[in-house]
Amino acid sequence: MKTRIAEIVRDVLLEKLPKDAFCPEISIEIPKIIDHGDFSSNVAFQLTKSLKKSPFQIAESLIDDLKKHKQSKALFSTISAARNGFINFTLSLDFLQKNIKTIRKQDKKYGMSNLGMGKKVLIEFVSANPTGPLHIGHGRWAVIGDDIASLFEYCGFKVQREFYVNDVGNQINKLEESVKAVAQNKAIPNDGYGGAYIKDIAKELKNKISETDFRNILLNDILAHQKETMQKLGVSFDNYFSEKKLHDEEVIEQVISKLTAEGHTFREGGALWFKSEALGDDKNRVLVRANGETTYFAADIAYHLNKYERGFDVLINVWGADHHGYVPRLKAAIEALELPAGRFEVIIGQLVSLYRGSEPVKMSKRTGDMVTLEEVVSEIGSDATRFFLTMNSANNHVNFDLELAKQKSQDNPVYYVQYAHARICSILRKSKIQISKSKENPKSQNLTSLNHEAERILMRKLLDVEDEVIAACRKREPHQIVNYMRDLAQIFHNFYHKCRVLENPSRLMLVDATRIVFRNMLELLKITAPEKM
RNA sequence: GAGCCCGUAGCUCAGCUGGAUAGAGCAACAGAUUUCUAAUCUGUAGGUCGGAGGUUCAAAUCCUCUCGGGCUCGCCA
Repeated sequence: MKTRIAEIVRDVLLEKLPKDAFCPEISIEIPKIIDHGDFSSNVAFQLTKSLKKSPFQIAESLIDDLKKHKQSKALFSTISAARNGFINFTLSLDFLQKNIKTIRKQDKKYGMSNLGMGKKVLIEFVSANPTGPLHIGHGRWAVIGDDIASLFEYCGFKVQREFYVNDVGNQINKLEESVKAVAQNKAIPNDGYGGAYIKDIAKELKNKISETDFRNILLNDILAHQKETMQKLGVSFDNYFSEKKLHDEEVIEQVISKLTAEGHTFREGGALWFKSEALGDDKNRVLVRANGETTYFAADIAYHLNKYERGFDVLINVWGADHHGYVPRLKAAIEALELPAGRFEVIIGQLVSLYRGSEPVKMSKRTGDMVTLEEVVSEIGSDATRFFLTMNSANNHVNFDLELAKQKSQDNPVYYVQYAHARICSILRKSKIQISKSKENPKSQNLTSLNHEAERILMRKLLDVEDEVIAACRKREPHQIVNYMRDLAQIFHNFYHKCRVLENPSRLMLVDATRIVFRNMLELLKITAPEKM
């Protein structure tokens, strides 16, 4: 909707402005105050300098042409210039009423757009080490990554969800040694893994430790548990990418020789270094250790080269804040390989602290004293976990209160939204009037009676979905969808108290449209939309 | 010491690419149901947007400095 209005404004400006004048980027906003209309534009401010007139004069001079624009009649009841220079647009009731029909006609597709035009997006997230169970932090990356992927899908992109499996390296050696030691009742080696889960695994795989491919059996077992946990959260991946494969296929060596050939490496202390400092990193980084082994970083360069080679238009990584220092070196590598750096971005998610009420829950993998993601999901359920892990900006450190998430009370925001949906379903069940499905001729639906203030506010909010999804996708911020639903729920509940729905066909259709929007957005976030509560 | 993130109501947090009078939930207080789910709604109270400068028509938002908190700084992954 915003882009549609922006286009109208731009059409008028292009016609009206002198040819040599600079046409500013047009932004359409939603005014905070209801008297200022449904949308507003600040173009008049942006033009004061080039036109040498006051914002109000400019705004006024544009009004008539805006009103005359082809599309204006269908959309707006009024367009006016505020005294300070804002141009305010008010949607016509007729347009909002027609949109109810559109919602019901588009049904599951309402809220989707074709912003991406089929461009390919790869989003890599979680990528936990296969050395133990997932924790709540992984849960956050899983949910955020999955939601961002869904946002892209809603906006018309082709999306692949990928999980990178770090199935080689010291940690894996230590893991194997630790499990074997426990299974044979020996002491765990220094720096080994001593968590309670190691015992469980040792018990489970005890009679397989002598097999030659025990390491694979072990890794597959742990990965299977991780997958199972994510499955419970509704998260699944299109692809699990093995680090080991990069080693086996010698792609790492190839990347290293490529970097060396371009003069991006040097030798020192027996190791081969990458000149990342020259490309924005604060240090140079080792690619091949003195003992001849390649580093994790070297493999990661090969992995990202591989991502580019698979032809994606957008490459997104979701990482925990504890890895943020790693970003510059990877960007340096991408630049050194002369890959289009603009396609690559990293979303850093701040960490999660678990609480029970006001008591912090300790999380230490090494001592085994930790609450796993598995435990959290089975304790409070997938819906609450997803909702709580989605509802905050990824930039914010999150305190996750297990007690609150578990409560079936009004303190718990999950129920507020789900309840609105259930309430609508209840009304529709109870209604004796069968409202038509989309098959019926939409012209026969007369919605002109929807003119109550509460009805208008609700219709207006329903119109915003597409803009909200686009904005959330552009900013990679799924929590905006949660905010939208909380607002919508509030608006709906308010409407419900003011307007009786049963026996009123127009309102039944409005409520049905509201149901569709709730369901679509809950579905986007993979939270269930209950019909009864 | 350096880098990244955060600091907004008593608590948890929103605040869109700078925009009009600073927003919600919870907690507190006062109310609402003979009618569609009270897991709901309405109202009241609560703020020097950590602090100080600067940029401009306009700053919670951008820049500099500063204070406080989290994370990171390996030839680990």
